[in-house]
Amino acid sequence: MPLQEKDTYQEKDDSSRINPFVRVREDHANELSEDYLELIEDLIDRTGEARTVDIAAKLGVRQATVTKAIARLKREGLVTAAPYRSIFLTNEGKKIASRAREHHRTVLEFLIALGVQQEVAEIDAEGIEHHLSPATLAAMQRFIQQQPAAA
Amino acid sequence: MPLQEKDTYQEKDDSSRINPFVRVREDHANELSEDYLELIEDLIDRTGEARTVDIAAKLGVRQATVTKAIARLKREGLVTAAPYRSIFLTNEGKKIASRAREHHRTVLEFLIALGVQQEVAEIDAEGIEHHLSPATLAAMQRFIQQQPAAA
DNA sequence: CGTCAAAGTTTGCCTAGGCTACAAATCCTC
DNA sequence: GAGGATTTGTAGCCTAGGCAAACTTTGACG
Repeated sequence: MPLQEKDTYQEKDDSSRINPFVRVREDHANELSEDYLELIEDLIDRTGEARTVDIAAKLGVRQATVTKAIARLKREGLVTAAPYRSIFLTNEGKKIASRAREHHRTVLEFLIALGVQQEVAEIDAEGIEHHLSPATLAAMQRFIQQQPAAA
Repeated sequence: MPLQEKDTYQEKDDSSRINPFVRVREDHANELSEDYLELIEDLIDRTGEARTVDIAAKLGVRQATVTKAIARLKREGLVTAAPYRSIFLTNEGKKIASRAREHHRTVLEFLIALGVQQEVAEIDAEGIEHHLSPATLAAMQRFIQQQPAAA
């Protein structure tokens, strides 16, 4: 299978569809954005607004880092924010945030159904939620459904 | 202890307990190393040696990128390599590689047992294998065991 | 041997995402 | 409404991990 044909045995063009490592790198590019958007939505829902200071505390980074990230999200059209004011999601941003949140919830419920402790599940869910194909998420949902409400 | 009574650093439960986002960032730092080591071990097992060109093809990056990464792994004491020669794992490197490989196998088997198609499972496994706590891996193994070993 | 393609390395550039230090704006409280 | 604390933003630095281009080494083979 591998390493028989000399040269590149993985084609460059569509390797993004085929090569798992390339896929992981692509996922990483979106991961941070999704985390920010999900968190912003969450803060707005729970406290009425999303502020730099709270985002920084939740993510465990400095405020300067958040400011920079928000600038990028603005550039990408995912949030709006006026200087010294709080942050809002655009429609596009809301779409991504909601999807991310749903994935997060699915993964968390799944891990708990699997028998993982709540605290651990929270942590692991954060790590893996950005790396799951629709097929795997569907399988997780099937599993949750089958489970008889905890035990 | 550079981070202390600085500004609002963390909110509720942690002081030193793990923030999921911080944890994910830490995982990312090791992720690449683990991928390299696992792959190097695999190449040695299957072809007798690990060469830059093959690593690059597998990872979907340029050889220059691999050379740079190998330099880092050398610095960290995880591989040995002489210029223009192939790459070997140190004992420390072997330990990490084997662990990574085992995690990979567990995740892959688990996803397949869950009902995810082989091809998709391969891709997703690569994405999530670096983000799983021992507890979750154990839960996955339990699940695999319980399965009627299909076929 | 000599040559030359393949493999490996070096160099220099780019972007992302951290950080600190400092400056500026906001807002609270009196 | 002024002053000081808090919050936000700016500037500059750092590291990692990509890339392309140019150079060097290796080794296959006529």
